[in-house]
Amino acid sequence: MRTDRPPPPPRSAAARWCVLGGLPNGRLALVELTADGSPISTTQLDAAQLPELVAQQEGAARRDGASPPRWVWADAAAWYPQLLAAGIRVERCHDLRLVHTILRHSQRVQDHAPIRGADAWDVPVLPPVTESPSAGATLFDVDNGTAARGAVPAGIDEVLAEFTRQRAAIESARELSSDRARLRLLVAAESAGALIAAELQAAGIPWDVAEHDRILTEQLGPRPRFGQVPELVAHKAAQVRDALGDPLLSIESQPRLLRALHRAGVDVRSTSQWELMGHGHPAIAPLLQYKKMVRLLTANGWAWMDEWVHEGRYRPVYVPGGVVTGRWASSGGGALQIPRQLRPALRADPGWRLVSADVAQLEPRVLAAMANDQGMIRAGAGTDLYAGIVAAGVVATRQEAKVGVLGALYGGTTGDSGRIVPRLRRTFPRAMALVDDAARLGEAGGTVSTWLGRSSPPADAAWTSAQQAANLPDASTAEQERTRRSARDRGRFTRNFVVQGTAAEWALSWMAGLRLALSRFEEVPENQAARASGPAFARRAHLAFFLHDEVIVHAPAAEAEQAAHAIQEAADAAGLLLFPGSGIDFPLDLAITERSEEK
DNA sequence: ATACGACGCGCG
DNA sequence: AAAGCGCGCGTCGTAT
Repeated sequence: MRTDRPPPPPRSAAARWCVLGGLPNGRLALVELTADGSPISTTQLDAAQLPELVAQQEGAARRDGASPPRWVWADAAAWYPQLLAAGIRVERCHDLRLVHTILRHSQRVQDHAPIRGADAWDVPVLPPVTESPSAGATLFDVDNGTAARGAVPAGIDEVLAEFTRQRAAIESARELSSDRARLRLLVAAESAGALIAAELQAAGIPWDVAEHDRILTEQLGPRPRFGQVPELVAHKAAQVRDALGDPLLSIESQPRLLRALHRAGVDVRSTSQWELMGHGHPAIAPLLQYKKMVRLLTANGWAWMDEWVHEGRYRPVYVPGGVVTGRWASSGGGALQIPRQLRPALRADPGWRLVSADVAQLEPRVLAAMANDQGMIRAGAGTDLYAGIVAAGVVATRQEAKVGVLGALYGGTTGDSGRIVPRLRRTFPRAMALVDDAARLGEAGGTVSTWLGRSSPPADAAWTSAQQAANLPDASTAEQERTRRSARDRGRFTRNFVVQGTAAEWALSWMAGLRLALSRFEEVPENQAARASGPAFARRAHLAFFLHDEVIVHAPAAEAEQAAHAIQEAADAAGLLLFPGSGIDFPLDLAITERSEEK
């Protein structure tokens, strides 16, 4: 006979890992392990009992002043949303899917064979969560040991086996030069990111549809009936057609627009705005305005609002580890591409505030710390690293400093950037050597790694054989030129990989620390909660938005100052955690507002 | 009908 | 001014 009572509380307080997986009979298994991986106990439970069991484990540890266990599961994106929907948060986890991807390639791992052999865990792209978590839905549809998402194995035996492989792979990293400690940090940070991504989606971004509609109406005209073009857009299109003398022109079609421009005597190679900008023809100004309007309408217009904003929350799907460098991607709704002109639609709930923070020049600061380039670290001592470079006498203006640094990070060789980069190479030799070495390795087909040990994907077989073929005496000049260009492309990728990837690691560490700090904030009474329909954790200050080097915390007004303080403290802590003793600063631009500001 | 690459443009 | 890196998404045009 089945019972809905939860299983008895776990006996041992010594459990460090709580491994979750499915059983062939459709129930769930919880296996507790000690720190060294020895099993303590196995509990069988029904899916419906899981939230309470997790809550018990988290709560018991907290009452004892101990760290809660680390939950080990195949894929946080498959397990965690349902827990959040039931009002349960966990403090820490180990996400086998994300960690597998890291360990599979990491050059810090000495023996890759076991991990690479477990190719059922190779899931290149995360399928988006299709349904928002809702309490009524079936919690876990565990069938044949595979979770509903079906992406990675979720049966308890497979989960335990992969966890064992992963711990062995991490242990195989060299202890010297702190490879192992950094890899552990990366694994923890990546897993924390998986929790944060699920929480961000559950909490949503507080979104003011009235303000959004006001912006759209101001720019495009009032919302038209379905299938109609907004008034100001139609008017602008008419101006363009008029100026080009082509009353039936389909402006959306690039080939036709290009031909119309040529007929009107505008000599452009493409219809992109930077190329149009230089021309004085009377069609150009309205065309550029038209493009802006159509972009706003199609990307973030009323249809977007209807689809993505509900009950005052925009809930995008974040994809942790979605970019090879370790950056997050997003899927659906374009969370990482919200145009700045719509920023005022981000608005705190009544009595709450948005606490926004972005890091000033994150990537160059990360580079300075990685390379231990004292000159560059000194240039970053103030709040503006570019101003510091000007003060060091390298260049005359902030703009030149910025163009030069971006050229160094991206591999710019032409124009202003190509002119300035050599000067940076003289002034900041260690920083430049780090990115130049990464580029040289990549050009030669090699692999590079971030500070914590995420490695770039290896050159594929076709690339390598093309490079080799171009070195043979019978290779044509065209072929040699093509492969040289391809080698330089790869060099620019690996050059940027080490910096972009390490910046992503810093940002994950920042958010992970901030998340823990915020979880200790006071809860407000339910009647002052941000949203009755929101998750329970949204009753206190919580993360609401993340964009590479920027976070927004949604906080009760009385706690906003404290939240701002926590954000800066977490940034300082992340700097010390990744780069102890380097002296690098990570200053933030902080603002407490009711409404996010257009910049 | 559907798939896919190119293009253009939004974000860092 | 863009360039030089990493993305997602809407549209068009062509291939299937």
